[in-house]
Amino acid sequence: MDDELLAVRVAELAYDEGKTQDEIGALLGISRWKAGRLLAQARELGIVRIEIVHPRARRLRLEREICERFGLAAAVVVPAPEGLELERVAQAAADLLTSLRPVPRTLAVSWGRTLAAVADALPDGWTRGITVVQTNGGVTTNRRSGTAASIAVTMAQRGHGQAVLLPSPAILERVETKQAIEADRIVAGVLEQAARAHTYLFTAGACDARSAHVENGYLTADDIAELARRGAVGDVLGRYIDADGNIVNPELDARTVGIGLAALRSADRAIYVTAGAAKHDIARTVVTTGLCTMTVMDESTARKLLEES
Amino acid sequence: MDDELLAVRVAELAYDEGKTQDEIGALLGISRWKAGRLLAQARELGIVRIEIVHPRARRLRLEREICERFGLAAAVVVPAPEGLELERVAQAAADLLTSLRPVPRTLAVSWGRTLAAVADALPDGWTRGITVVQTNGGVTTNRRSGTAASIAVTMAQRGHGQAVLLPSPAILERVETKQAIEADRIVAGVLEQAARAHTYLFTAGACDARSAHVENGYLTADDIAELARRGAVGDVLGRYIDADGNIVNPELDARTVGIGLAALRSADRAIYVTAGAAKHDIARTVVTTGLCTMTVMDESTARKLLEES
DNA sequence: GCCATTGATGCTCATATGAGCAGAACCGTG
DNA sequence: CACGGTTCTGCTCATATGAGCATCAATGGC
Repeated sequence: MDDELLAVRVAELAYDEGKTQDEIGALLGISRWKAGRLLAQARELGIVRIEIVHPRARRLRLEREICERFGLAAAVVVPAPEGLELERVAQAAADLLTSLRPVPRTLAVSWGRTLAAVADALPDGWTRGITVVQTNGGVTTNRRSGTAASIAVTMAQRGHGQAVLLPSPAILERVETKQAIEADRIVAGVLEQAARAHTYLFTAGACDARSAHVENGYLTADDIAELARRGAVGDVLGRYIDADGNIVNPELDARTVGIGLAALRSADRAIYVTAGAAKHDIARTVVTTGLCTMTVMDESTARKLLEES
Repeated sequence: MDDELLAVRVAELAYDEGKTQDEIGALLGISRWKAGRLLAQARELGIVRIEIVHPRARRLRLEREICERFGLAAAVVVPAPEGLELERVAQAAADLLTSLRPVPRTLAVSWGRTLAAVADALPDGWTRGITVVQTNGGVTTNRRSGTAASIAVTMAQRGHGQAVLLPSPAILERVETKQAIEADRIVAGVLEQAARAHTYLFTAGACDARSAHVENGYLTADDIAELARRGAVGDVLGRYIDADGNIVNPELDARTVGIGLAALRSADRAIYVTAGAAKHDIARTVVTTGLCTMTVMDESTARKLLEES
């Protein structure tokens, strides 16, 4: 009987039958040390496959690699069956938020389907006395997942705290209007509070016509196509950037209400949440250009990011 | 954080990261005993799934259950992906033959696709000085897998021994011819040798028109249908039996050349090999009516046999 | 409010395990 | 056949682990 076959038998007796290496040795007529060595070999050769099967399972190895490669403080990578990426990632993000130490007192959030799911996954009482402040102009009617305001409000309610909303459109038609709005005492106050936040939680949008910007009429499909042509890979806090993290269209950017990307880059804690293959490109930009210090993503995104050297 | 989630984290650290329970305790802020207990819980709850992935893997638990339920000396149950049952079972049977103790000096074999596969899976030098003797009338032209003779010959060659073939058709048209053939000195000698064998290796055929009996013209599809109508579930050594193991058609049986089923029932070692769902019924009969002392089967057959009380 | 019951927790201790090491067996080479 | 190198084997010993037990906290009945 060759060694590999023996290793299979040892693995079966050890894992399926719960025998000790002593017993296995006696049973198979080998020394207990040989049994132990064969078992180690079986594990190395992949004969023994150990899997953690649970909706909240994580991929610690990938997390470590992502952290190292992109110099992040923390990464959460969750395995997800096709189609359930958003749900699993949102759950993981909620878990991460709940376990953040030190506990955030002010949390600045953007909006999007993903964050809506995160808000939904947060349990009541996930923290106490949180202040949730919006980072950028609100989308008032996102049919798919409620308004941007509801994200902040839900997070605040469940965290037994208050929401500070940014009463402004996401993008204005004229620069002057945008400047006027930002000069408004209320708006300026919110923006200042957002800029001072200790913890940011945000997602990014891909540069395609399914974006919430298009859906809400701030941009047209043509605008998006033009942005893409100029090299945009997606938007962060409503600001379209190219693969290197630079603003693609400064004129458009000047009409966009909300804190700038610099606030993210200098933040103590900026948590980037992403799910789904559509966002692989923008995800790469976010992690490589220092926009976040932590990330929560699905396994396929993580693998994609680690793929190239 | 609830206990189940904690158990998932513990399991990940233990199995994916190879941490000790001590380290896990420190990492998660729990005592090392709690970590150990959560790990045990994770295993019980099925959060940790351990699988032996190998073409020669076996199902020891099922083997034990089959042995106990049907009072067998040994059982080998192998997991098999759809369609590969025959291959996996044949390999396992070959492994079993090779490891039999005491080493068989005379091995009596029947024929069939399954046994052809077993012969094929035997490595050269699987034993030394074996005598392989046929138990029942030979099928001379089995298109699918070579002749019955080749099974015995292959086994004998690879076991560095000799084959003793039964030079006779499986079923004769007239009882008188059958009696005459069995009276022949050579044939009688072979049958006597077969009846004295210490170890038997056989398969059973289902009672359907794809049987080798039909393929070789010994029986017609109508004959099979009639046998089925009379309660036959399949054949063992060419003899058709009902669910209780009784000969269905004594007249046909009297025209069938080969040792009787009594030889199997009184054998020291009778190894029954079966693969595939088509043979579930006849398999049940073989194991419940004492025709074998050992068996090699695929997982689905084993589960089927254990299913009903 | 009191006590019994149940379940969780942290401990002791015997046992199982893996790392490291020394000697044996095996290999091809000269 | 002798030799050096390599792999294998069985061992010692430190460490990791699980069973069993005492204690503690929570729960619920009275």
